[in-house]
Parts: sequence; C-alpha cells; structure tokens
Amino acid sequence: MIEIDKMVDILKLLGDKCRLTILLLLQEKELCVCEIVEILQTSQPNISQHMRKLKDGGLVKESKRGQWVYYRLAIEDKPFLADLLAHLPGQKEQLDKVTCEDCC
Amino acid sequence: MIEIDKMVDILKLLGDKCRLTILLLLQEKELCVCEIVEILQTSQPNISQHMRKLKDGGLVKESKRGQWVYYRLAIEDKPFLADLLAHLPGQKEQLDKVTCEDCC
DNA sequence: TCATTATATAAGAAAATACTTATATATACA
DNA sequence: TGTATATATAAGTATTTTCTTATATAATGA
Repeated sequence: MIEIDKMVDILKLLGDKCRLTILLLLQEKELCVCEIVEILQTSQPNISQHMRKLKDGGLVKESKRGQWVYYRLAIEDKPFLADLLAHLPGQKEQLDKVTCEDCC
Repeated sequence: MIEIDKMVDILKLLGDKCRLTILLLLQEKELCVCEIVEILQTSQPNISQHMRKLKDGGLVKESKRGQWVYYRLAIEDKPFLADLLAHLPGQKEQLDKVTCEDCC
C-alpha cells in the first residue's frame, strides 16, 4: 500500500513526456546522460535536471564510472509502474540509433 | 498498447492529489459534485473544473439526474489504472462521513 | 413566474514547472 | 599541470497549472 501523497509525487514525475520516455529507455538498459541527451534531442542540463528529479523520486539509481554517470531503473518495489510501462511502446529502436562512438 | 503522449496526458491528470483522490472515491461508487466538494473540503468551482478535466481525459463519465450531475469511473479500457488505484488506500471512510442530508 | 439549489464557465492571481544560457565541478589523459 | 569531456548547478524566463471570485446556466418547486 502506498500513500496518496507519495503516489502523486510519482505520477507527477511520470506525467512528463521527457521523463516517461527516459524511463522507457532505461527499461531496456542503463544509459549515461549523454546517450539520453542524444536520443531525446534536447540539452544536457535539461536531461541532467530531469535525472535529478527521477533520482530524488527514487525511480532511478546512478553509478559513476569514469567521467560518465549511468542511470538505471529502480522500480522493483513499484510493480504497478512496470505494469504501466509495459502498456507503452518499447524504445529499442531509439537505442539502436545511438552508438558509443557518439559519446561514451 | 497506448501512445506515449496519451499516457502522459493520463498521468498528468492523476498527478494531482485532488483528482487522484476523486478517482479513489469514485472507485467505491458514483458521486455528485456536491458530495465530492464536501468530502474534499474545497470549492465547488474547483471540483467542477477537475471533473471536466477528468471527463475530457476519458477517465470519468457523467449522468445528469435532476439538478445533480453524477460522475462515475470509466477506466474499464485502462486496466493498468485499476491496478494502480488498487495500490492506494481505500476511501470508504470518507464516503461514510457524507450523508444525503448534506446536499443531494 | 420567481426564488432556490446544483453545476458550469470565465477571468485573474499565485504557484509550480520546464527549459534555456551560463558557469561550476569532476574525471581523464596528454 | 593544463586541456578536454561529462555532468551538475544556478539563475532567469516562459509556460502551465491550480485555485479563487464572480457570474452564467439549468433544473426544481412554491
């Protein structure tokens, strides 16, 4: 059982196209900021700020490796979220477009 | 399968404490505007505007009966929403507080 | 028809949100 | 140590959102 306020916070995070797409991407595999920037075609600070919100909301976790910061999905404790994401189109094609040559 | 944009719209609707609580209430039974106003302790125009958003988003349906407008949940086509609501505390106690003497 | 009640709509204020540009921090490597 | 790259943070702006107050619409019943 989740408290309403907590759920509202989570749903606010999901109710943004950029962040929802990021979560879909992370479903496939962990990604670094620069990869997400390239896939979503937006600015680096924009993604960085979205990632901080997702991290603060407990939906992703980060691991620093070298100069890169990799983010991965962290919703094991929120099965309804996995169910929700499963109702959305996969983003594998988006991932194929980005190669490590581009950034990391 | 649902399009991302459509899902974002739905999640924006849910990412508000007032609207999310309304959906939880409607899970129990259909309610008229004045009942929701009393339970949520807010203004009538506020609820009326929230109901219009929920209606426009296809999450509730209305039936006019006399001077009253009753709203009911309309998420049969969105099973992930029912699943999500099931993870939240029920609102039956809130409903008990309101009697038909108060308004309708 | 007039007054009352329920609901909707309109307009405006205040707050929250998303994005931009500029800058700071941190790591890698020559 | 100095430069380049990746990421984060700060500050400002523009947009969106929520709520309020005032008013309109619609149904009821005397």
